[in-house]
Amino acid sequence: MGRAPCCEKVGLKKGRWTAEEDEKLTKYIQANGEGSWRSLPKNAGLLRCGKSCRLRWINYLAADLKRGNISAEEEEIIINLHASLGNRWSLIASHLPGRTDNEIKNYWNSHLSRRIYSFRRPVNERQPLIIETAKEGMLAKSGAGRFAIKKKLISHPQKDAIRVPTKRPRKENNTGDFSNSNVEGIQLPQTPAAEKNTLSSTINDTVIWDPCAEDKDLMDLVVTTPCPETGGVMLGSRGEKANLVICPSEERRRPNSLLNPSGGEKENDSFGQFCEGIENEMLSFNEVMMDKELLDPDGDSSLNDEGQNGLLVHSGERQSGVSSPDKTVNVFESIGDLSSNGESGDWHSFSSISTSGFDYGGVDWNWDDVMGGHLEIGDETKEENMLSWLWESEKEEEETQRLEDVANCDKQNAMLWLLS
DNA sequence: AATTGAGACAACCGCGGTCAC
DNA sequence: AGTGACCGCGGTTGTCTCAAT
Repeated sequence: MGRAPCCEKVGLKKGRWTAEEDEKLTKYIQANGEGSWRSLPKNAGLLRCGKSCRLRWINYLAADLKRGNISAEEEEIIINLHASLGNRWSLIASHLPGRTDNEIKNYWNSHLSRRIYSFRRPVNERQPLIIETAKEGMLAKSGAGRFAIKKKLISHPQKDAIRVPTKRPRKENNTGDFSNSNVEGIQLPQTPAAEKNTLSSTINDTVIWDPCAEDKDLMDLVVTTPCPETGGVMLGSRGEKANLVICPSEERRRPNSLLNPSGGEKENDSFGQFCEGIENEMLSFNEVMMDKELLDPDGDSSLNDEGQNGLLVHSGERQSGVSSPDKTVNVFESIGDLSSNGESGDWHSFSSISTSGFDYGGVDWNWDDVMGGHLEIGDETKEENMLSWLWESEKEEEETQRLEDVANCDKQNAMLWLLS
């Protein structure tokens, strides 16, 4: 014979607690102390489950809870502890007096995870770059993410139901000042309209737009101009700057291709190929644009799709890389996070790829996302299969080894950055 | 003025270990 | 010793809010 159940579970109220319920619970606990959660609701005159009462008390009504926003110091503690402890919220909370595990968990999920997500997501969780890119673009596109002035309602009597503004910088003057941003080489659209256009093209161009298509109207979207500040690329006739990725024409024709994300077999993993290509075929934008093989003789921005092996990633500083004479210059935009606060990661932006040929610049990116999810480093058979369409030269093996070394190095860098 | 959609967070759900009966 | 509720925890969901459209 065990204990009696904590409550009857029928006819009990669920959902948000009212001020009256809070008062009843508080008064009861002040008079009788904590514990006896099973009998508490009945004795306190509450139509709540004992478990619910306990949660409400622990998380919101207990007297020793700290109020207000998480401070920078607390945030740093959370980040550091999470790096070593993982999602053990109660353990993390024990290092932050007055903070509850639930509060820290919520804060992590809503504030910190996105910022650090790019460094931490396990390899086997990644989605194709193309999908993630689209998602990131959508995130930046609308809703409160649009530089909203967030007002947090703290629904708690002891918090006096204060509204704490967590104001985000409004994008009034997007002149490319990234002094407080860890996103390098990405500039914000000048106007909301430009932003809309930029972000629309992020989705449309990245996911759907086939740069190899015959539709020359679409090509107009990729009027490129060097960015005076960074040497990067201004994308679009609207002057939006973004990162630019130029892919092999072969890529789009492949099932499950980067430019054809909906089809194909998983084994035919274009992302790994794509990443390999990045590593091996980096070009500066200028290199591409100045390459007459890549451009129409009249200087039109329309791009030649006749080549075979070209693959380019560019933004920000001029990248060192190997220039191949027979580059295909298919383009899709990988526009990064366009929010102005610099909080959100921009891992999919290759402006930040830290390889031997890239300037790291402290930008938020994820090597696992770039390399791990689809290119399982160390899986030589898979790598060979993936690389076969790109290169069948003897360079392949040593390049793979170099990639592996770089990946390991950058993972360490990422962890050091997190812990710093 | 109405709608949309995302951030923020309160609250619920379910699991596993512990402990009262 | 067995049973089953209690407790604590982490994951998930639902609701609210508000800027942008």
